[in-house]
This record gives sequence, C-alpha cells and structure tokens, in this order.
Amino acid sequence: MTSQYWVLHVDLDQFLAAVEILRRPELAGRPVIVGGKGDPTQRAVVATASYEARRHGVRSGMPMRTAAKRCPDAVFLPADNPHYEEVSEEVMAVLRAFPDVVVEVMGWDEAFVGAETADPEALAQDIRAAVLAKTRLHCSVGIGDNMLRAKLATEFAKPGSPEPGGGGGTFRLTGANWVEVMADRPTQALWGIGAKTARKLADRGLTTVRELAATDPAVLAADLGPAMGPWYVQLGRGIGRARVEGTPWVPRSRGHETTFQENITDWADVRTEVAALARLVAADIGGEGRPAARVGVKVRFAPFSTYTRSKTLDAPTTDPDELATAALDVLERFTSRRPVRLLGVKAEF
DNA sequence: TCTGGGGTCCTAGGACCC
DNA sequence: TCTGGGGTCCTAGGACCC
Repeated sequence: MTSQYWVLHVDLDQFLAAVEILRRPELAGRPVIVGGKGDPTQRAVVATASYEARRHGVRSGMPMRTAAKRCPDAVFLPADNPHYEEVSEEVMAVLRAFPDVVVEVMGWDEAFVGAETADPEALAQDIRAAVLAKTRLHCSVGIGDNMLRAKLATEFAKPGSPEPGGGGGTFRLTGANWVEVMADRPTQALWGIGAKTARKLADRGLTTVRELAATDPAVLAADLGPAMGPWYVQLGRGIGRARVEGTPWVPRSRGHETTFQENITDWADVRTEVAALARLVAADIGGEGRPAARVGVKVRFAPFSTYTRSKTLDAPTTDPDELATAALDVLERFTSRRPVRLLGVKAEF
C-alpha cells in the first residue's frame, strides 16, 4: 500500500450530554438534555440532546420548552461551558499527540486531522481508541480526500447511520464513491447549504446534489453571487479544501449578547445593559491585548425582528469607558422604542 | 417550533478618491 | 458641462455553522 494524504474529521458523539453523563454515571441510558440554565421553562434552546432524548424527537437548536413537551421525562441540565472547554482541550491534546499530523479545531466537539498514511481506517481507529482511553468519550471519524468529504463522511460513521456500510464509527467518502453516496441526496445534505439556499436552488430546479453538480457555475454566479454561486456547484461535486491547516486561528471579532427572560421596555434599562455588555467585551479583548477597530450593537425587538448598527472607531481601543461610550453612541442610531428581547455588543479587530 | 450565544464569510449600495 | 471607470472603505443584512 502506498502512503497518501488523507483528511480525517473527528467528531465527538453527543458531546455535552456525554460529558455530563461522565460526571453523573447514574444518568447513563436516560434522556439527557443540556441547554441554557437547565430550566425548560426559560427562553433558551437545546445545546445537545443525548441519543435517548433524540429518539423522542429532541434536536439541538430546539427551544427547551418544546424539548420538554416532547420528552417530559428527560433530565435537563445547565450548560457548563468552562467545563466543556476543558474537556475539549483534553481531546484536542490527544489528537495533537499523534505523530506527524496537523490538527485544525472546528469547535468544542470536532476537529480535522491531516495525515500522510497508507491506511486511514487504521489511523481513524487508533484515534477513536486513544480518545476513548484518555477521556472516556466516544467519537466518530469521517475519512476523505478533502475536508468537505471527510466532514460529510462523519455523519455516515455515526452510530445508527442508515447508510450501507455506515454506523461503524468510521466511514470513507472520496471521489470514488461520491456519486454513489451523495448524488441522490437533497442539496441541503451538503456542508454550507442550509434551508434558505436549498429553497433558492429548488426554485431554480435544483433539488439533488447530482443536479447541482451538473450546473454551470457561471449561471449560478450571475444569480446567487460571484463567490457563492460557483461555490455551491463545487459543493455538489464534492470539491473542497484538500489540506488541513494547523496555524492558530486569529479571531476577527469578539462579542457578547443576552436574551432577556422578560422583554425590556424602559430605554434607560436598554442603555444600562448595552454599557454592561460593552464592558464585558472590553474585558475580553483587553485580556487578549487586541484593540477594537469597530463596535457593533445588535437589538432584537419583540417578537423577533433583529437590527444591527456599527461604526468604525477614530482610533482602535481596549478602554472600557471608550468602548461603552462608543456602543451607546451606536445605540442612539436606533429610533424604535419597542420592547427589546435581545441586546448584543461586538468588537471587530 | 415562540425561536441561545458564539462566531465566519459574502453581498450590495453608497461614499469617496483619482 | 448631462458625465468614465476603477478601486477601496464603510455599513447593514443575510446565511450558515457549532
């Protein structure tokens, strides 16, 4: 066997729920739902549902209230982000400990691994075994000849995948089986095409990956934008970035936002909250030593209409007073005084 | 289904400049 | 003066992802 470059996509199974079950083993086998403050009557959404909860139709992103209706017997737990961050770091350290691999972290619970190997399935199994041994967490690994295919392959590796040959913890998706596995699926199965774009494509007669792949990129460029149009066609053809990048990520922005349990009706309170959010952001970017060049404010009025305003600062700053003043200036550009559901402040570098 | 919080990138129009 | 063309920055919004 000859060695070649492979992309592996490592994705922890039901990460937040699995971490909580490790802390409280008596929860094993029970439907566990992690999200918000763990109170299903509050304004919050599900961050992760255990497989048992998913069997009742609970999904991430679903309002906690809805989850409670679908699965009243579930154990609801608050999201403990600092802990998940710590556990995630342990997992990433296990990946980085493999010799001659490049690791690109995509979130708490997933990462790409680039490696030169003759046997990517063996490497995938080694990774799964090492992660399990060192962290007691299970993961699935997608194997691909680029990042797009590796990422999509993971879904077929996951426990319970109905794909023939799938569900076994690893799955390989390359140019060799792309058409067989993907061509008849809806365009939304692709990583980067959501509900809105899938509908736009369907309006143009493109419902399957096969149809998208056969489209002239120039036609979609004129229609859906010079970058996005051709990119969608590339997605349909299974084309994506081939090399995993190990260089550390430099954030472009840093922000905080809050949804209030009760809408705010007094504009003086809105101003107070915006100033507080700006100081939170200032603390973050001050700690990172990166001054903000722009400040943005987001306001979501009840029931759910969202607007943003922003401005470029005269000079970049990390000063909390300056950032709070700038955020309040930007806030003044909102003229509506309807009840406010959410406020956010963001710094751009 | 009464819809979190953290982000990224793209698009398009207008301002402004040469 | 009825009027070019290119480039860049600013801003708001949209879509997507974890």
